[in-house]
Amino acid sequence: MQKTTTSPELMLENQLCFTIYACSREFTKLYQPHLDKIGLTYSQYLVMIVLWEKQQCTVKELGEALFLDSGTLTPLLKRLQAAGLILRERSLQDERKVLISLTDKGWALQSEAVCIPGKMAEGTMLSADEFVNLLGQFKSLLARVHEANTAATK
Amino acid sequence: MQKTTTSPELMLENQLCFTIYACSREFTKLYQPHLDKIGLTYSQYLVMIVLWEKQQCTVKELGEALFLDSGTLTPLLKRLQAAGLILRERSLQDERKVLISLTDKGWALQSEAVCIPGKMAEGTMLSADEFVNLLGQFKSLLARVHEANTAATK
DNA sequence: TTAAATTAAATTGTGTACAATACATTTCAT
DNA sequence: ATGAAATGTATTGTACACAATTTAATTTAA
Repeated sequence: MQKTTTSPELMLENQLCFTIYACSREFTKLYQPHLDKIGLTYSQYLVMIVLWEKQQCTVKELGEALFLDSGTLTPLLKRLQAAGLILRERSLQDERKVLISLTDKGWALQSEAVCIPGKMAEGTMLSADEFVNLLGQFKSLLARVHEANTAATK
Repeated sequence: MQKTTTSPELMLENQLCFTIYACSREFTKLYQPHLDKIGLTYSQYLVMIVLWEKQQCTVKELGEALFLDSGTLTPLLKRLQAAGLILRERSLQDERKVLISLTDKGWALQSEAVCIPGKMAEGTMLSADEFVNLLGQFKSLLARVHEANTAATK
């Protein structure tokens, strides 16, 4: 079949979503060597960040914080449990809920992780101003897209 | 173990990378219903976008355009081939290369895909200005992080 | 108050991602 | 011309990501 010029909206260089998607994977790659040292994947690191902050939460709360569902979290949490970093136990009040909490080993890992954000800032060479500015814009974009999704599901 | 206050850099709400990562997945979710209609996943849609634009390319060129490696692309391309959308054939000049090109069915799909970017703009309610502004910022951040990665691998 | 609806996790199945490795082909330095 | 290095894909193994379904527990409404 013959070639015709692609309409500009369909060109790769004009895809906002692709740029974000590629950006996300490149960022994960930048974390990799630092996370390897403490034995976590990027997704596992995010779960640990939530737990260091909240000490204990349910699978559902983790999913809401990270925008992940139980199909992703359950096996991930089982791996963190197998690594001895977290505990998984049914709530006594509501046995449908599974409470996730940190072991001593899980808490101890925080002191090894605390240097990672600094390493990332160094790697990307973003100033504090740029960082705050980008974070704000991306958060508001996230809120809009998340809103569009929840509106669509309704 | 006892709770101490998490240092601000380790808090989820201050993670630039997480915001981008969540944004990427929420965007993909917004595409999903539209891509379902034409039988593509988001990654497959990106490959088709490159092919509609370049008509033919090697697996390596696809990987460079999309920041993906052969371990991801090979099975994905086999599924597109099984769906009758693309051809995969060894180059005669250099038999290490696999040339990817579109079938008539693959070309025909472009006319069904052309409306998708408009649907996304509608869903997110981004103005043209906001879109261009965000695209530019993400592209420049992508370039910086990619640069940081290639510098690190060197 | 108990049957129906809702909720919370887990499971299953498909499709990425990517590191590491393997393999075949090509290129290059001697 | 030839053995070593480089190149381009494919394969393997681990870990997400998410839709769809299942199971069990809780809430509700008639």
